[in-house]
Amino acid sequence: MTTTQSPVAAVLHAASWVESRFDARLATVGLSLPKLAALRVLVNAGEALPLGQVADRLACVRSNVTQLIDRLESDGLVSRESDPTDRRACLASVTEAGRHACENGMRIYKAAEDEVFGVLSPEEMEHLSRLLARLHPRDPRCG
Amino acid sequence: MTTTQSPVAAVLHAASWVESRFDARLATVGLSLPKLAALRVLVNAGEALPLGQVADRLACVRSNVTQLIDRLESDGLVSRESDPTDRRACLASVTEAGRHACENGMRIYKAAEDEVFGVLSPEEMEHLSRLLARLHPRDPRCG
DNA sequence: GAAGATTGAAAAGTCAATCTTA
DNA sequence: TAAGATTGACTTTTCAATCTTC
Repeated sequence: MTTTQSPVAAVLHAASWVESRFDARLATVGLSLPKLAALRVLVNAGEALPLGQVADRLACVRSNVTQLIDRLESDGLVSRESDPTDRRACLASVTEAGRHACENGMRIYKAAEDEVFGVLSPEEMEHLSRLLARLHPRDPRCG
Repeated sequence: MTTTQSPVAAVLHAASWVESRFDARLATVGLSLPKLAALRVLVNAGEALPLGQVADRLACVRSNVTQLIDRLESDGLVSRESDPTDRRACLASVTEAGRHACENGMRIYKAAEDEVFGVLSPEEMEHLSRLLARLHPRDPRCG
């Protein structure tokens, strides 16, 4: 007995399922995976970052970050500050509400991880991650 | 030695890589994965289909198909016909250009599959598909 | 009323062009 | 001229509301 679906469909369907489960849970506190990822970058940095830095760490394009930070700013989770050392740049800074949202978000994230990946043993999860990692070139940000 | 990335990131990054590779190749003939998927549905059906049918077979929402067919129609690959049996409905019909685009697209698709999944043996690919399938409920369309 | 399709608004991403500053 | 950020246009997706027809 073999798998009917193509490996492409397997990867794409799994990802869209994972994304939808995480986003559905995060939506209950007004977050999404991209918003949480951006908040994590800023909280982990421990200081306000220029948007270009955020784009690099999220591995996405600058214009995307501009709009993501726009949305986080209207949510009151991030604020833009002017960079005293470079008048072209602006710094994204997490607000107190943003820090709380990030903590809540991470709790929900871990619960979702248990829900979605709980069906696999740690060994299977490890194996899965290794197989997936071989599909694409190594991300220079992680190692 | 263990994997540094979370399984969530592993799945999401792999999918976004796969998607970008396929889309980059398909873009050379003016296609994308969603466009090719819609063309395949219509070609495989062997007849014009109401948009709701297309939405069901693509496992997406109706409004999405409306716009996807809009884009395919401006590309000249699909045309809307009126349904003689139901004046609410409209039928999506592949044009001759659409049929050719679908053939070209499928050749490119298979080449991309070789490129992206060629790094895995058939057994590894099978194993990967099985692990991924266990993450989400079985799709009723496929079985 | 329920079913087909569409429309409008939104999130998320890309690219190309622009504007300001370095 | 380069670099930082933004803007505008586009694709893909969703949801809620609407309109026509069954």
